[in-house]
Amino acid sequence: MSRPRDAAATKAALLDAATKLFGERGFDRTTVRDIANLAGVNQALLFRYFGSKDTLFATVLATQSRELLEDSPAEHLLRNVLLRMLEEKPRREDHPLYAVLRSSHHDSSAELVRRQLGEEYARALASLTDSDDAQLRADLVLAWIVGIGVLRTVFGKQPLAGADSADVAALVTKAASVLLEHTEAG
Amino acid sequence: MSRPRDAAATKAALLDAATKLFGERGFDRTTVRDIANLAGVNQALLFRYFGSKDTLFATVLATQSRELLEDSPAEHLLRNVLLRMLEEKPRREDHPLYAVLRSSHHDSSAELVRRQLGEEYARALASLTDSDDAQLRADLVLAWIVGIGVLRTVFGKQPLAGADSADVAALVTKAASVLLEHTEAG
DNA sequence: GTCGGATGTAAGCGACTGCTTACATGGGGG
DNA sequence: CCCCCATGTAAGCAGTCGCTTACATCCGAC
Repeated sequence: MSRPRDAAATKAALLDAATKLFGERGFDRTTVRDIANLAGVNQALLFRYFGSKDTLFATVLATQSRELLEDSPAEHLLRNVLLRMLEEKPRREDHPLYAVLRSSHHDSSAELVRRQLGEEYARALASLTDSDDAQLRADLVLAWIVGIGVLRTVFGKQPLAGADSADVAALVTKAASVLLEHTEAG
Repeated sequence: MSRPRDAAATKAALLDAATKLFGERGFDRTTVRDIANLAGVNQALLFRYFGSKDTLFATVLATQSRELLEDSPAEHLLRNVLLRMLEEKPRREDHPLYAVLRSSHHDSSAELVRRQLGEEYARALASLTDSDDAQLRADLVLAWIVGIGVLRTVFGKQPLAGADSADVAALVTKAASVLLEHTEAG
């Protein structure tokens, strides 16, 4: 009755379950038993295939950030990231920032992955302006995106959490354009 | 040799220690034994004076948010909050948002305190504009402040984390003024 | 002085955590 | 066919968690 033995499928099921739970609850409040139960496998397999909970978390972040960044050219990144943050029913497990935001996870390689993610976002955003403090301006825009995600999901702050995506995107892009505009008119 | 018995002082020492550790590590990664050790008292006293770790956390948040808001009139709130976020050596324990950001703490009364804190910030910010979507605009400004705090402390994102306070404040207030300006010129 | 409640302490309980180990089982290659 | 290793499972270990309990000790009221 049970599905045939398939290591790759089991590993994928564990990764999917971990992605969902880390995004919803953060690292600390997600247990390896929860992940294994959601994946429908024995929790010992988690350690066979990923080695440790830390490694699994790092793998989740790496996988998500790769998926998000691989098809977002710089000029569309702000829009893409913002829109995904603003989806009506935000699927928390789909956005790597959610797992990061819910996990104050200092040690282990997760810290490196987390920073790298921020670096990639910011580098892409910085290319949108030619100001000499482009990096700082990009960081501020990134900070805004992150903050909006926090208020919408962690805080559930109204009216922002329930606001229309287009309205929010319009306000943000309008204000952010002050930071990202080119210093000399084209 | 030990200080005289003083329940009020003991309680205050526990609250101070909890404020510091919750702000640095978040709720989950702070243990009651850590708090008691830092306060220099037996950990059983934490439960005598605060009942539970949850209650202590809620008390920390309530105390901090009261202190922050009580002497910040609306027109100075953005500046005050932003400047405190941008202090050179950010004393994480001093800003209630740090404890909140590091604690994905869903249940218990902490959720209520967290929302109330957001409500107070946003209400004050909303009074700065007369636009009909003032609340939404205020939420976006609040989101920005939160996001800057996250990038500076949780991520440690450079160059934002090491940027000059005045530079950051100038950029943010300039861009935020687009959102908070009055709809008809004075 | 002494008595009693307020204050502080040591020890441990039961639950849960990440992780390991010893063992069952199934399916493809000889 | 059968054997063997990849795959899956059950049980449990050692440590930590929040919290409780039983017991010392101090100090002010009388």
